[in-house]
Amino acid sequence: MKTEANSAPRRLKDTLYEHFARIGKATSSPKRLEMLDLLCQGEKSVEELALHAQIDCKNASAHLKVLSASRLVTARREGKRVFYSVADDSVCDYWLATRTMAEKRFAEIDRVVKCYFDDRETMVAYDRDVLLGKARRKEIVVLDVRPRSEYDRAHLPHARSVPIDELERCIASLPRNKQIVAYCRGPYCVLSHQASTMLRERGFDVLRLPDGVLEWQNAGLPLATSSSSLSSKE
Amino acid sequence: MKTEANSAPRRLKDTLYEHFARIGKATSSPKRLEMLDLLCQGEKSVEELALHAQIDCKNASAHLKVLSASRLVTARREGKRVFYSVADDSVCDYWLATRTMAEKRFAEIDRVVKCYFDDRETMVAYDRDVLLGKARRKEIVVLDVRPRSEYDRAHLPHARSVPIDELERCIASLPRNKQIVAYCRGPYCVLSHQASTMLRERGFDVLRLPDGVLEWQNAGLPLATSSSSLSSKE
DNA sequence: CAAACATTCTAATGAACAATAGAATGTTGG
DNA sequence: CCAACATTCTATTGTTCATTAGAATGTTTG
Repeated sequence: MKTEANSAPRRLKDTLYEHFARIGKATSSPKRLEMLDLLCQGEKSVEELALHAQIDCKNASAHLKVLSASRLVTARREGKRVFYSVADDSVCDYWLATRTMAEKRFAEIDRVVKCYFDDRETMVAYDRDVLLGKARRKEIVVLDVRPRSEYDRAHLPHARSVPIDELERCIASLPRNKQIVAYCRGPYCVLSHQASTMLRERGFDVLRLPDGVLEWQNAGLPLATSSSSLSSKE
Repeated sequence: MKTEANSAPRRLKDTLYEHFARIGKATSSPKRLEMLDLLCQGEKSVEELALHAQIDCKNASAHLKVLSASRLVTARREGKRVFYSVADDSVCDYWLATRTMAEKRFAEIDRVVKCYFDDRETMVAYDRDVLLGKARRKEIVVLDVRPRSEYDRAHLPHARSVPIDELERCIASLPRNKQIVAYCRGPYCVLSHQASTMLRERGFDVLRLPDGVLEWQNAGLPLATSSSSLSSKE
């Protein structure tokens, strides 16, 4: 049933590829990937993850156990809840690499995304460093519409945190004489799209940035955290 | 049975993560990874792949069909045989990224490899660019002990092709007054280790380089192909 | 066109896995 | 210590997947 030719190099290879395959097994379920993607934005409880992925807690817990067994995530208990987070930055790099390759290899991903969002004309058209300059000179307002905890962990330089469900309330405080650029978790996240649509209806000059912090960082640009509003790098 | 909350964003996410999970599914089998790894060195027939992975052709063919359905590899027919190759360089990048993360996250990979090879004192200790300099000035002889076809596709600059099964025959042509550096497919390939052991027994001054062409290229260093013995870059 | 060969397709079996529900664990607050 | 809660563990069921063997396809050679 197993390999009969049990030479030493064969045993070595079998062991090694068995280990590598664990990564594949862990990332072979859509729901697990959805949770991993979310975890790349920051620590989350089982409950939050289950809610986002639209599965029940039991099921989410089981999936998280698989991710955890593959060393992709780690758990930390805080009172009643357990918080999961990515085991290390190399996991985010890996996830981004996977996504990038998948986008390149599967034309249908691009197609389905383009078809869903369909807002090429209201997307940021200039380069990331141009955007960074505009933001630094306060010519535009960069809006992070993710939950505050994700903003706190890492956000684009000079970005202001306005979680999507506070947007309605904060709308009066947004400038009407400046361009607004909204971003969220990345090219597949719907939050910035929702924000952009809503603000446009109210007459704001608003563009959507398809980047998230992962994409931004991957482009070699600096991030900021809540403690220091601007990263020391760059 | 499927997701009841069939909102549009949910459908989008389901579609996207379903696609990403295809990559995971394809890379969840050790044998498939072994073949993919080999394909990163160059085009191979089903037969060759089956031989290397020590499975029968039927099984190999089935696995290759899975890799092919996930767009990781492509097939080309030439006469009786079908040759598979990686679909594009991003697949090699992806594979290297996966391997790198797995090495970082699984201490046991390192352990099992160290235990198997156990030749730290006879491994190249200087940097890659130092090696490149020594090779260029002909102070050392760099030996590519992989099959000739893999050498032809890409090899380290100034490397000489001496496939492992021709080594015995070529041994007289190797210099005894220079250091020899042998490399093969990468840190887990046994070929360079075999070559190094064999040459040391014959009294040669030989070191093993754990790099393969993937690792070398990933370090930002140039490669050569058979047509031009030295890459145009750098 | 027939024989030889490499590969793929089809079907069947057994193992691994996702989803689900119920029981158990561990933590907080009274 | 008990009640409420989040999470995990256990057991069950249906599905998917790897492997195997036999039939079929496609290609070359005589």
